[in-house]
Amino acid sequence: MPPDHASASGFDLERFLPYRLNSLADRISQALACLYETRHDLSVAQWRVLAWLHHREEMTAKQIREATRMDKAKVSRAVQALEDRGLIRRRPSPQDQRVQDLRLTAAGKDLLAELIPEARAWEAELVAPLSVEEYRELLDVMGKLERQLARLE
Amino acid sequence: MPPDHASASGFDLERFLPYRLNSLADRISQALACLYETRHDLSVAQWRVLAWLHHREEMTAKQIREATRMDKAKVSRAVQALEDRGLIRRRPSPQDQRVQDLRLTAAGKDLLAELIPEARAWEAELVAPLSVEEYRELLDVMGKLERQLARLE
DNA sequence: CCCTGTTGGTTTCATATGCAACCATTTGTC
DNA sequence: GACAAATGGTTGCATATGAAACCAACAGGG
Repeated sequence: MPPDHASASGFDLERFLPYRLNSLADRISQALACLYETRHDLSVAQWRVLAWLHHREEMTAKQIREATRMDKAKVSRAVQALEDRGLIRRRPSPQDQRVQDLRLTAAGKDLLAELIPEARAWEAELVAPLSVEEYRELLDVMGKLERQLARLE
Repeated sequence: MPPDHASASGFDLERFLPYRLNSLADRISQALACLYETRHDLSVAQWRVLAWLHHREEMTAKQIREATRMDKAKVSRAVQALEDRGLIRRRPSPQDQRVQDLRLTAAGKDLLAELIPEARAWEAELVAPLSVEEYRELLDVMGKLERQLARLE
């Protein structure tokens, strides 16, 4: 009897891609969170905002929301916290009084100058067992899944 | 000037594996959650418990916790909810009055008989753009990352 | 047997989360 | 221009979460 994909028999979560991928991503994310949570008191959301501002120099909350696919409120709260700590500066855009332009402060840049090399080093350790070829392939396949996901939505 | 992995220059979240992987897994997980959340009113945690019980027939809460790496409390609450809905049955183990043996009820089996083919079909659509080779490779690489993660912890 | 330490599971509590209502501003339309 | 619809961002609220406190039940010396 050939394997029957339409039946419920012999279903194994461990071989179910969504589950495997989610478990793995959760574990990685959580392990990495130690870097910025315990050592620099940053939430994941805050780290993402900082990293994007590092990359793009000046962004609005909306752009960050789109880039990270995080909830509106989550971004808002992360931004608030970062401003309170003096890591970013926000100022109403001259063109549109609703939007706020966000930028790193000097303190924010300093923090990232510490954080980014740490993050990179950690990633390097994580992917150490992969060959360059495998690593490239992984990113490639992930891209395909992302595109397919967009089509399914 | 060669790329400098120890510096903070030119850091791009989009190329940072932990972030990419987490984004992707979140999106997949959330999309899939529609299947069992909106259509069958099951949380992700509940679905995982059911799926494991389908696979292993009889398990204790602790075994589920180990298998899924979910929080103690989360498992406890999922089990409670599933029992309330009559999808699983729990009964104190004869050997040890502390542990409870969990099993699917007939209703639980029926639900899975619906749910699993749906989940499989959805996964199949998701991975449709991947070749068999790529799919195998992906699982393989994920396994390597999991093992490396275990070493780093 | 106690008495201590462990272990499986539940509950409590403080926090994080997402949705929806909201406010202020801008845009479009007549 | 004025009024309706839309848009960026914040806040309130109800729920989900994880850590730690907790409660039985077991284990194992003495």
